Amino acid sequence: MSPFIVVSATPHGVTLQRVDERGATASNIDGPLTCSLDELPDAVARLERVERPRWVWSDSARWYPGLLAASVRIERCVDLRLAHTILRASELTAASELATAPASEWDSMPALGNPGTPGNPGGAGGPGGSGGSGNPGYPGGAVAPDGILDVVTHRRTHDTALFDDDLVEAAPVSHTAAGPSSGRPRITEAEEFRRQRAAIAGATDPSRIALLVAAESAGSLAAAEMQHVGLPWSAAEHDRILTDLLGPRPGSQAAAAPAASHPTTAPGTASPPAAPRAAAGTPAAGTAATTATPTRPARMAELLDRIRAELGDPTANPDSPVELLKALRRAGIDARSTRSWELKSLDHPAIPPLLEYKKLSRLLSANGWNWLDTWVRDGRFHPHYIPGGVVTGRWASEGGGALQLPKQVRGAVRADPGWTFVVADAAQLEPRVLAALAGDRAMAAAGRGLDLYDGIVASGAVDTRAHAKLGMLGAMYGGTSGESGRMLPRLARAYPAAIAFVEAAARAGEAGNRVSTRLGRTSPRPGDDWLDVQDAARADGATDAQRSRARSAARSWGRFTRNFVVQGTAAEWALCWLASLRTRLWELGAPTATAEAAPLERRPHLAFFLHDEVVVHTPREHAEAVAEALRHSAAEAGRLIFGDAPVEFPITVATVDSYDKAK
DNA sequence: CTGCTCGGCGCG
DNA sequence: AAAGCGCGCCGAGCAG
Repeated sequence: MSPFIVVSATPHGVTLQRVDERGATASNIDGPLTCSLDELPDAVARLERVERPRWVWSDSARWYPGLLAASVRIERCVDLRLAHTILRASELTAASELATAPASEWDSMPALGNPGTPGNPGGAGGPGGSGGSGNPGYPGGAVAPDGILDVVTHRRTHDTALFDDDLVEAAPVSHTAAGPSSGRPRITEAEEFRRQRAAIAGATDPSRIALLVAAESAGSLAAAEMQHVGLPWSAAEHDRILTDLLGPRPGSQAAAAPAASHPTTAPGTASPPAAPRAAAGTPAAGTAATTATPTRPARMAELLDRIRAELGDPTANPDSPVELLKALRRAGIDARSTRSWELKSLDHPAIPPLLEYKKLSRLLSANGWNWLDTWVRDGRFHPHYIPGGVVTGRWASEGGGALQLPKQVRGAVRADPGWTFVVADAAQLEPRVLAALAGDRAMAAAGRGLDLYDGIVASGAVDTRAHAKLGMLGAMYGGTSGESGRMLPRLARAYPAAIAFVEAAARAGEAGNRVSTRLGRTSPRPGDDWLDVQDAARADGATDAQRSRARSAARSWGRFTRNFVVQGTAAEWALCWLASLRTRLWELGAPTATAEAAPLERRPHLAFFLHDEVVVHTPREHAEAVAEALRHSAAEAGRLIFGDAPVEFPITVATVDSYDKAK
């Protein structure tokens, strides 16, 4: 078995210590190696080549980016921070020393803030505040003793920027007086690892939780690699899309003349060709010099004129929901809110241009030229993923809205010349996961084909695909009203096991109990507020209002736990898919006898991940092999999590040159 | 000026 | 064609 090597920072560099699978340094194991931070990439690369160890470290998000920057890729790791969170909360390891010990600094380690906002080498970060501000509670404490500060300042003078200074600040200091500042006990990496292994070994179902921890760790590597490599992004194409929909960029030479005087001025002059991104380096806010009236892109200004004309209100302001609502009311439009889907049902000539305006406004503010300037550099968008960032185990993201890329702009995601994208999507992942979780043979049978919802229709349970989808979503989310609620009884008759499964999860949540995913991620306990509300409703003399509030809160928590088991297990499937794929892609690009080993970005690699969908960027000649790898990985994920359960997890695969062509 | 909530909307 | 889950981000508007 390949060894585990614990990586830990010291005031003077890094210690690498081999340990066995129980986290112990047995007598037949060599003593620790030490090296400086600068030497770390070489040391890791060498050990990776000869031993292929599992690297045990506090946090991939802290250690791995520096290695990747030095072109060092590793195969496996244990992300102690992520594993700690899982093991501490899991019902499967509830009796372990790890879970029963008082909170340590591992419980207050924040997910790392954005390490180096993409496209801003000067530091300072992008919008939304760069995360790095103070990381209290990280092992070692926020306050570093003098010796450490020396190291830090020393490094800053000839900064190679491979590693964040936090690594050094986080060095264990427990043996050098000056204790941590958080007041929580500091547990070394080696000791934490030992406790985690013991927790897993003693778990109710060790193989499940072990798989979860392994998959979570593999995911942390994939996340760092994807951030490092980035998603190929054509600024020119993005600009084309924006100009096409909005008109020329305001403030650019092309748009300056007509837009400057007054926003209501008609665009007049024939629009010149799109302005190149001339001032790409200047901060986006630079255009804000004209603060009096916002300079809207031509197309939006036009729509604004029409909206005001139709409302008979020259001051109507669609940018402010409050003001807009008042303006609509004044014009005799009975709107309850300014939400688009509500406005859609209203019959008034001002509504169509208003809906169009809101659409464009959203595009401009969320993914317009400012976004392009901020997040895209050198033809790549570098999303910062946060593995485990969602309670259910899904990834979150920070900066640039990586997981919300609107379809409108996906055309800007373009493969390099000679390369292509292989985009894959798990088909109806969540209902399939539910079928497997519940062991619902009938639903499994309905999912035998490529489309589960069609299968449900074919079984005669409901009449249309739309109804099947609506009904299943309602069942998994806890919807009760409308079309989806009406479908539920039929689904319950056709698929009693599946529906009973989510109902049981809902009832557990309503009672304040926790639920767990297939691999053992356990939902959080309800908060004190929730418990107080329930207590109040049970007390003597509780009012109807109190009881009603408690019931409502209970149902709400039940919807959460109901969804938790499905969404969380789907996230586990996706994580296993990703992990398996990552390995297969690497092997795919492995050097032949004659070829030199290529770095990550020269091989087929993961470029984007979106809950149940992946984008692989690959040289064209490997596209077919990548598609195969995607399918094999999906099958493997199903086997890993559900064994021989007769549930299939088909994926759709498309080979395309731009992301908008998939699906 | 910063920091916060909220309405609204993008994604799965 | 809108109830029910999970997110992040934007601008407006308010409080400090």
